Amino acid sequence: MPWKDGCGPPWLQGKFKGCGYRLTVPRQAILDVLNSTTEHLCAEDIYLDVHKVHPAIGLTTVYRTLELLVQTGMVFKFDFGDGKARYELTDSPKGIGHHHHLVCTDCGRIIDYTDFIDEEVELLKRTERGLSKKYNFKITNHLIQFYGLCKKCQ
Amino acid sequence: MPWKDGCGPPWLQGKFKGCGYRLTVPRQAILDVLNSTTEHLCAEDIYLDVHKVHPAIGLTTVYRTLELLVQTGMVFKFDFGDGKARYELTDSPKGIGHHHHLVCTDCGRIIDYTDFIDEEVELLKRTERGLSKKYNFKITNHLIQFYGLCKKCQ
DNA sequence: TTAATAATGATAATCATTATCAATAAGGAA
DNA sequence: TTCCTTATTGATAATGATTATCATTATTAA
Repeated sequence: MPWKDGCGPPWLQGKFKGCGYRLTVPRQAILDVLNSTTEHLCAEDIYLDVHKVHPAIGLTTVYRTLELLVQTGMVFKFDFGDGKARYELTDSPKGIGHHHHLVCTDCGRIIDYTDFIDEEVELLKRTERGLSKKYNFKITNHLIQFYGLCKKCQ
Repeated sequence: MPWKDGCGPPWLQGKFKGCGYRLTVPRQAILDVLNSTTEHLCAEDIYLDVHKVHPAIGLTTVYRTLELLVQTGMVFKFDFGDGKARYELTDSPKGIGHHHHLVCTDCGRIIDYTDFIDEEVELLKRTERGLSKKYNFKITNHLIQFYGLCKKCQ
């Protein structure tokens, strides 16, 4: 884990404070949950996890915090088509945890993959540069997802 | 438009019938709406459009038909983060209408772009081939989306 | 025509997410 | 510290997109 449980990463204090936000216990707890899993958790999953340690923290706060984390770019919100959003810590495209998803359109299984990241980064660099210029659009993030049938569902 | 209004494309009859489905008036009407716009319509948008010509067609049928079209691969369901799904006719990766989206995380504006499709197709081909083999996953579709700030929101 | 099945539409139900609002906690200034 | 301002929180209710139900209608094949 890149930082100690319950503390958050060193840059976090700064990131929060720099924006006028406070790094509170609920927010730390939620970040800890996100940081200690490789699953694709929805808001309620996170709420339940947090609830084990901090029963006083409510679902509303989880939603609010997740929105904040998404806004500040610390968390990415995914839609896998099952009606509930999933949240994961953001990793920069060359970061160690950067990955994409294979989504089975039959059973909904999600497979993470980290292959082809280099080639992808190449394309993205070129694409982002071009699109930024052409459409005057400042790109901060991207989503790549493949859909199909997993082993079991073929 | 690739086919006459109210008729559907030639392959459609076959596609529907081959699966045991019927190409009914409501389904034709919904396909016509999707085929005659470049906007990113949600279910209710489509319902309202269809309703102008066929007031008897209900919202339920629109949802049901869209789900069917998504299942058969004729339509792609997008999530732009505003809480409602958007639907577009599918185009093959080299098809004339194939495009991706720039999503403004501030105002929600969507910009379609068709640039870099060739390079993208290259990467996708390689990626799909590799992933299919490695994870035994049969890829049928993909999603690429860029997030950032549009001209106005920067 | 008839029997079997697919499709439809009105309605009600579901369920993830948001809005409200009063209560609490945290930070800065004096 | 103590006061003041502002941010944060949690319970509750509200929202709103999507789905389930179910009786009715349309379509197909024999």
